[in-house]
Amino acid sequence: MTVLQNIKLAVDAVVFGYTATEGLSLLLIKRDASPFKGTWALPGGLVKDDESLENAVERGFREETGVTINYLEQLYSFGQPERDPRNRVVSIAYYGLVRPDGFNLQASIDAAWFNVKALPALAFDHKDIINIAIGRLKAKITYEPIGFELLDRKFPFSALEKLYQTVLDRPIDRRNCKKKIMKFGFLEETKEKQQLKGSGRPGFLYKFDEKHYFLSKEEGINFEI
Amino acid sequence: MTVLQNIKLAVDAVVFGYTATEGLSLLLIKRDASPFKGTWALPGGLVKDDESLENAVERGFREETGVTINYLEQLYSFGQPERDPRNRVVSIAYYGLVRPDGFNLQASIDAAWFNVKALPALAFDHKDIINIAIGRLKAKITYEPIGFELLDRKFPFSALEKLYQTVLDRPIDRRNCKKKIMKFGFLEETKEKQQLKGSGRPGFLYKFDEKHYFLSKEEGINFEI
DNA sequence: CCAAAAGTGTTGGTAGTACACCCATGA
DNA sequence: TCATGGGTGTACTACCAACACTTTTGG
Repeated sequence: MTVLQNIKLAVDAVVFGYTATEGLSLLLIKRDASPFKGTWALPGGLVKDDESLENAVERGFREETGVTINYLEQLYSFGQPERDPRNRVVSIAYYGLVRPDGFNLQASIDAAWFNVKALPALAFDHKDIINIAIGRLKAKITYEPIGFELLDRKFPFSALEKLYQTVLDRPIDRRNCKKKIMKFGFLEETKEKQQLKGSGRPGFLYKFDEKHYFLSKEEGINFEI
Repeated sequence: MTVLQNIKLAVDAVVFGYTATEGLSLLLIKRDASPFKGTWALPGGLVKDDESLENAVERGFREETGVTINYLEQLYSFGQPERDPRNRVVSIAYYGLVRPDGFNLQASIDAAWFNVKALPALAFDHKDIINIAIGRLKAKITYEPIGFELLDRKFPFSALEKLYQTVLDRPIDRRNCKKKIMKFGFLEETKEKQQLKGSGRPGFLYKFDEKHYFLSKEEGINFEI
């Protein structure tokens, strides 16, 4: 029962970054080949015969952008027959998070960060993929502490608040937010204070205590904001 | 930039059924070819060049089991290079639900329903796929009313209670459950009464009002039990 | 001393949970 | 009349949402 099959398998990476000044952003590349030559697109590429899907995503992303992904998770697979105008290409999309230091791009690479509210025209069905990724990020950040993967290892509490407000796109009460998050116990206050940039009282820096988190995770936490 | 790629693309279907007597069950087929000849496995098959992924699942499932799927949703994609001992096969897994009438199988087909708590040995990584599917079903049934897709179109309320208890694997308070579900308003009480099978007071039959549901869905419902 | 951001507690409302008795039917 | 399953209301609790003033720093 040999079946002839002529389908190519690709991966795409929807990678989010966040800084207080830039907001929630996506890293895109400019296509240098047709179709959609010159159009912005998600980084990715074909899967090699002997590499895992995760490896394919990480490799493709690194090759095309020079940036290393910090958190990676499978998003969804896209397989409509017409999604690539030339061949049948099924793409397994992943979404990833990088810390703010990933925002510095090598000048030689044709990649750029775009705020999620100001995305350019996109190749293929990449706009759909991105919309699904944004929805997933919004949903996931409310029940698992993945937000920390978008911040520096140490951060003032206000950065976390702003991140949540940006991702969820609504205001959040500062006091309730802190109460709720501190109750889980996996956020540790360091003795260091924030470096001032402008006026205002400097806050303490916090860090995410991964070990503590994995312990409390077993019992199933409710992280809703 | 022609890249030689030798990866086959398959789909697998984790299809759940439920009856009060059989409990939550999965439809499996017995493999008639090597590898794993004679072992139970998930229905599925290779994707054809010009069909969508969903079509491939539905077609493969129908061919192998004779049963029509009632609700279908993509689950996850499995791509470890060693998951098939012969070739590289990436499989996009779906999970589906069928109503109780799907439990009647044609005698000529080598398929059978197995209670999820008493599964046989399985081919490939299908056990992993099933575990993920069960987790997804448990999670999803608490925030979207997919449970109705596992029951007859009209059912006594107790059937819904029992379904939730079976899927979630814990006892549920009858009164609170009814209060909560009725509050959403998309469950309609018919004037008919349950046909008795044994003693006890017969209950009214209910049906799921899809239109009403899609209206209330917009505002985002919380369906937690 | 003024502007900017950080830190912190209390109260009221609501939604969820726990809980037990009566009713309709078949045998 | 007994056994089986169906139907229903109340009271308590715990969590969430709303809300404002004081403190620290830089200019």
